[in-house]
Amino acid sequence: MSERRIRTRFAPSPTGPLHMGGVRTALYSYLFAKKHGGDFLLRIEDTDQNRFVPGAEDYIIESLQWCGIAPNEGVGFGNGPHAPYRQSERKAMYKQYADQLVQSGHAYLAFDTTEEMEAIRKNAEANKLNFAYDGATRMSMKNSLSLPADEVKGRIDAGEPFVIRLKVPHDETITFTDLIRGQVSFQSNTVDDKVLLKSDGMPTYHLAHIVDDYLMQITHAIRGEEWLPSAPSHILIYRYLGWEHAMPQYAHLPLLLKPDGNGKLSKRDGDRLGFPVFPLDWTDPATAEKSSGYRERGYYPEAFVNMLAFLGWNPGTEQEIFSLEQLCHAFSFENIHKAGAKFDPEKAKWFNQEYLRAKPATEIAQSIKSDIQHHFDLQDGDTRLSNSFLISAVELLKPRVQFENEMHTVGSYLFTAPTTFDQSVIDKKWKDGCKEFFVALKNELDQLENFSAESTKQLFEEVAAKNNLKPGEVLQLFRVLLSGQAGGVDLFGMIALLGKTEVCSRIEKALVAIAK
RNA sequence: GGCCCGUUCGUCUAGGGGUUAGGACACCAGAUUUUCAUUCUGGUAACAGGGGUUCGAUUCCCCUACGGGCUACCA
Repeated sequence: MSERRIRTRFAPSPTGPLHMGGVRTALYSYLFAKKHGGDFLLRIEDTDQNRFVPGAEDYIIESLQWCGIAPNEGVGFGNGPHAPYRQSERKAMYKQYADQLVQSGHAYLAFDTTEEMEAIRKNAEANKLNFAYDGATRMSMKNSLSLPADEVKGRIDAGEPFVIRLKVPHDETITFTDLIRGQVSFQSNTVDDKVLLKSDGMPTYHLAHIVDDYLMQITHAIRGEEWLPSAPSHILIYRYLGWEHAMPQYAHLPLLLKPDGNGKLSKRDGDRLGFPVFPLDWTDPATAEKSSGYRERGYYPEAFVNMLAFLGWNPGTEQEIFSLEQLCHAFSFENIHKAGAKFDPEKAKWFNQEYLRAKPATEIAQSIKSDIQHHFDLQDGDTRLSNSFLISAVELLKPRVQFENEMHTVGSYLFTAPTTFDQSVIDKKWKDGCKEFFVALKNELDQLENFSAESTKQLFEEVAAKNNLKPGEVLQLFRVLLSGQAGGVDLFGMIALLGKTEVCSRIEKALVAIAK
């Protein structure tokens, strides 16, 4: 057992876009497998035909790809030795195990209809009670334990639908060791008789994931904390199937919580607070409702993954920026925090900013090129699309943004002359002599041979002195004339970037526009 | 209600029987940038409460409170 090759899996159900909490689960599974040179696989748990959403499976696959945590086996990633990896295609496999449990006396057939169950639950609720199909109630229900054998046979022969339920034992303590929480115990009398096989012949999650994990030789089952209450049922199923020796070790991850208030992070919170909850954009095929994703918001996948890794885990050092490769080495279950983590969108942005800072300007220039071209409607060959122009622009803008896609808005004045001018600055700073100063400055700039940030700055100071102005008195006005805005990138860096012709032209036009 | 899990600055967290309880985000202040941003420096800010155990508990145990999850023929 200790010699087993480490194998983890991510097993989402295709019921909609993958939540970032799901991505984190996938990430941890990936990291753990890679750390130990093992396998990471993707299994699609589509046993609920009613909740199937078209496109969700592709969305999951694309999300994992974008994050750089591609499984080496599974749906969309090439068939391994355990294909198929879609549970709906494995339907025939599950029944025999359910039957085996019935045969060995650890499961039974239940004929109670959905309507009957609803009525019972409703009735219990009306009396402020909670109905559970368990050891205390099963003999008063319609099943192969409570009904005479011939009636059971009759119902089966008549083709009456039934489910198969796990027969949970009386007065046993079910204990297992969770990789994150240590030893966890449950009293079997509080565990209900879970449905293993539905009346349509499909297994429930409880049976299906166990059969598949066993068959696929999964060694570590990593999932959200919401599964902890059903873990005792799962332990029992392994035991009764005779697979306890090969049972994977379970790790129940703390949940991702809302940034404000309480509760699980949900799609609504993203809408309400203005941050993505999903890795990629998603349009609900039924309602056409759109949800935004980290990718489209402008996050680097590396930053997204790094941020996600730190939601509930830490390396035990003070380093926070980790490549995926580094995460693989550093990851361990011991460093997973037990409590749920409130998601902080501000910190998420900070991670992206760190990656932006670290990325070479040449690469960013390449990646924003088409964005710039379309946004400003530039022709091919426009100097503003040249590498040198773009790289300089990126260097000027880099400290001012958290995302590449903010550059064209934050730095719009680098690409197009302003048409409006910050009036408050003009009102505050403009005085007699300013017009003469800017006209003179323009003329001098026009004559300048070596047009650089240094030379223009020097010239600016000289002309100001000649006009009996302190540089500080006209600097911000100068900025407004050139960019329209009160603040912005390094002024003389911007001047050098724009070039003599453009700068002179902007001064002229601005003086006309502000009618001074 | 029942069951299970949890609880260190506003947030993510480190730590661990004796510490000035550390870092990051956010926030505030100062410096630098004759602007803003960046950068740098500094600062505010936390062991839920009560009982034990102990020479000593934030750290171990118990109780309470609070938070979260589950309580479907959904996963």
